[in-house]
Amino acid sequence: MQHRSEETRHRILDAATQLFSKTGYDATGVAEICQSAGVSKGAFYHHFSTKQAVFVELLNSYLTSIDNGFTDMRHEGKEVPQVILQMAAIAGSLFQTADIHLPIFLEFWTQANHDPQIWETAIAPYRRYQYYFAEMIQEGIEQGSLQPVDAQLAARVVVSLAVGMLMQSLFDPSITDWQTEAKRSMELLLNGLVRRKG
Amino acid sequence: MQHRSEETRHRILDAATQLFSKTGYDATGVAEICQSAGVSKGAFYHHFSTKQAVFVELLNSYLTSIDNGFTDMRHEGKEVPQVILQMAAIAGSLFQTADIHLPIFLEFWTQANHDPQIWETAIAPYRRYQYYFAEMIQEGIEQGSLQPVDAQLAARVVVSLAVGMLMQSLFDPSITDWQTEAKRSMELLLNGLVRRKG
DNA sequence: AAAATCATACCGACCGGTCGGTATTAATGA
DNA sequence: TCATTAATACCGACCGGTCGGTATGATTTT
Repeated sequence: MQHRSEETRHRILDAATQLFSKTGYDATGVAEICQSAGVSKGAFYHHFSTKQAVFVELLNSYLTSIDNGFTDMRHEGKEVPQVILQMAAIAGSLFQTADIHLPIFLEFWTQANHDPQIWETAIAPYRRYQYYFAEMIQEGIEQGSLQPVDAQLAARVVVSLAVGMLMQSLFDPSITDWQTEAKRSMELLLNGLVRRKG
Repeated sequence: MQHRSEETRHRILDAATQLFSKTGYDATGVAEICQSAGVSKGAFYHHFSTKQAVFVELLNSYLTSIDNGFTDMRHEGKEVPQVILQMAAIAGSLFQTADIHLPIFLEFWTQANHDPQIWETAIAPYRRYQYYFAEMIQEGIEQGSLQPVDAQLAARVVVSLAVGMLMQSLFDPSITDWQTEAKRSMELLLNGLVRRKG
């Protein structure tokens, strides 16, 4: 039956997520994954050709879930700063979505730095977002809602802030409401720190 | 002779830096390090008790080199925004310092997520910097050079931006002048993106 | 010579992946 | 409807090879 097969797949994927996040990709053995999933090694290699295949599948599923979060957003007729704020809130809410475990992103990036195939997969969406933000910021500049800054630079700053906050969420678990945190942080970036005269 | 011994140590440390950065900590074998360093395994284990000991020593040396970069800075009598800008420039210049290879920071953080001992070592300075920035920002607020924002939040944003830029330097090797990039990015954060009325 | 430094051979544990075989489910046909 | 066949899903012992670390002896320095 298909159901048993699919459940086995899920069990493997779930167990791999947990273990990769906690122990790391390299340090996690296939046998470990199988034991944690309550599945035999044969079943594992029936569903996945290699350990890396599991990793790549996890990576892709996370990336599409992020993409879905953004594409669901409606931003027609809004001012650019509002859109950016809303995107920050969405990104923040993605952080705390239960089925997303942040540490695994660290694994993704680390592995991307070692394996060219994973690099392409992991870095492509990052470029997309940066390009997307640059266009949006340029639009905001032309519409007069943003200062006439270097749009590329500003886009890099926005993405850097997002990535940095993701890392922060690993280092500092005390913050739990990431939706608010992301929004407030982005407000800070939009409004600036320096006090204006007058 | 001391000289031979010290040089062996250095060779091991250097080789380990290269390999950890390129191949990753787990994937790099001790034999590989020895071969790359032109040193035998016996020499390796004469100088270091374990592979992790090499890693920890590298981590500490990088952390102290960063600390030295900041403590060399003079900031008496300067306005807070200027100090922050200068610190950004210093951090940026650290990025491009030849003997610092960024990918190894990814290894540091990844390993920190797996090993409690490394976690303490790697995360402690991060807390220090955040605390330091919060104090500085609070001072700027009281002096009137900064807006009356949440100092803790602003400190997290500053650190997030720094960490995010470090990640960025891995993803996007096209930017080479990180000193300028860091300074311009921080200026953006200080001045804000939104256009002021009037 | 004594001590520090380095080289080589080696060990046991472990790991990713394979393989022959078994159980379970789906398809077929009368 | 129900046996029979085919296909899929699964099991777990096993293998070649690698890895971190050790034991022991040689060489160099003081």
